Amino acid sequence: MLSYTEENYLKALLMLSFQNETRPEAGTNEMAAHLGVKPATATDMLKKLKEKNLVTYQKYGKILLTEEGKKNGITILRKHRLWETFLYEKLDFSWDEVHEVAEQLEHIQSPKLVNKLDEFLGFPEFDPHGDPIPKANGEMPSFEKTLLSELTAGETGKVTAVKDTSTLFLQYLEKLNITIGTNIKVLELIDFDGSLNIQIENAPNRSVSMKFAGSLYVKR
Amino acid sequence: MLSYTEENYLKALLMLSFQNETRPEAGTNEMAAHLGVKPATATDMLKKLKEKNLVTYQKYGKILLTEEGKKNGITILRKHRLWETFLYEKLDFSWDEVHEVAEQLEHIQSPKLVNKLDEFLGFPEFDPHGDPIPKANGEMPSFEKTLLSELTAGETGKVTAVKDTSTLFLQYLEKLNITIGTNIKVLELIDFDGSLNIQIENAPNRSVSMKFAGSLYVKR
DNA sequence: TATATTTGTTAGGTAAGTCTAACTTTTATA
DNA sequence: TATAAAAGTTAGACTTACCTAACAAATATA
Repeated sequence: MLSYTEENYLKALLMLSFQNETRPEAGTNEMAAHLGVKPATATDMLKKLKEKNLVTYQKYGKILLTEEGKKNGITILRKHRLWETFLYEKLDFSWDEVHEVAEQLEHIQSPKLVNKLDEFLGFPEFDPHGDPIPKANGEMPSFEKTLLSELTAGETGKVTAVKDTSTLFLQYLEKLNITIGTNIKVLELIDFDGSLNIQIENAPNRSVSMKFAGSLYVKR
Repeated sequence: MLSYTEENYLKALLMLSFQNETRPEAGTNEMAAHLGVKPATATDMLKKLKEKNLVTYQKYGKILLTEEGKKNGITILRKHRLWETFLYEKLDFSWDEVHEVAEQLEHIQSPKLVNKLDEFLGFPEFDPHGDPIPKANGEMPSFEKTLLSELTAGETGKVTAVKDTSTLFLQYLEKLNITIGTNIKVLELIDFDGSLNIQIENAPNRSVSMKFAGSLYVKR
């Protein structure tokens, strides 16, 4: 049985491994920052997780989840994303409100609850941010990871997910009426600053920054 | 902000105050037993709760919730019973499975969640065991507290709630096809051992014990 | 490559919530 | 009412998860 805190460390490690596509290892400081604790605290926990065979690492080395650790991390991520979907779809929470509450709900222990919730929601494949929800067997639905910024002038993309899930970005998206499924046409690329002129569905044209375009995933 | 543990103590005290209708005070041992901790632990926590003005008590004296403590306890009870209702009604949990999971869910911090959940469930007044769900303002829906054992021969009662929520009893009720709303007619009272012959809806007559009849609330 | 910077570890400490064992107060009963 | 039993408290210890400060190793850079 894992403690609340241990679960959080495993999830953090899993998330970091997704972020660094090529090298799935994480560092102590990186991990501590992600969890909002001091590096010394992370070192302590790492020893504990190693003891329990959930991570492999040695002093001053990189941290890697074991199969067991990864399995546990995925279970927590599954719960997190299912709860986010529940809050968004059934209880009318907004895009930027779901995360905080799901952070708590993901720790509820009841395999039956998770699977019943999954069923109740109709076995969704993606959460409200477009992130894939791990299935009961641990598989992750895959999706095209094209960024809006990778499109060329004239191309149209349908929003599939957000890369940045910060409140500021999510609220900005809501203001622009962009949600999962929205079609965006790239009209012009501005070489000077990397910004681009786009058309969101049938709304008037507007310009968005390079940072913005690098935070949205689309499907061509 | 209350800790997970503090919340549990407040809820326990509230429950004990309901049990002892006439004298709402509780004792240290009683409270410890209810929470599954040793009396020494309860004493420690009591000091802390007193410090926070959530209970009034003095050494070797009886424990009483303050208004503030009661308010907090009711909030937790409200969450507990709403979640039980959710699990039972929406996720097909059985009568005896809801409690354990609701014990965890009741600690999720999000006023918005509670109220949205309440709305989603259609503002239910009673939980799956027939216990009243405190409203957002703290009010408790009231109901007739007649026990099946108080009926006389010939009278019929409609089940409104269970007094005993043990797994054994709940599973027995399920076996007998008794649920909230079921009509039970008392056919005969056996003075010898307090047992009674009853008819459950249209099922064949059967005999139940005094203990059984003292664990079911009905409405005449 | 020597040194400065970054990254990670160790040692020692704190707070919450739990325990056991010994003690004190209150209550029940002979 | 004296005493035995029950109820409640205190002291000291443990575990988990966190911290700060000092130190050690690894990496980057002059």
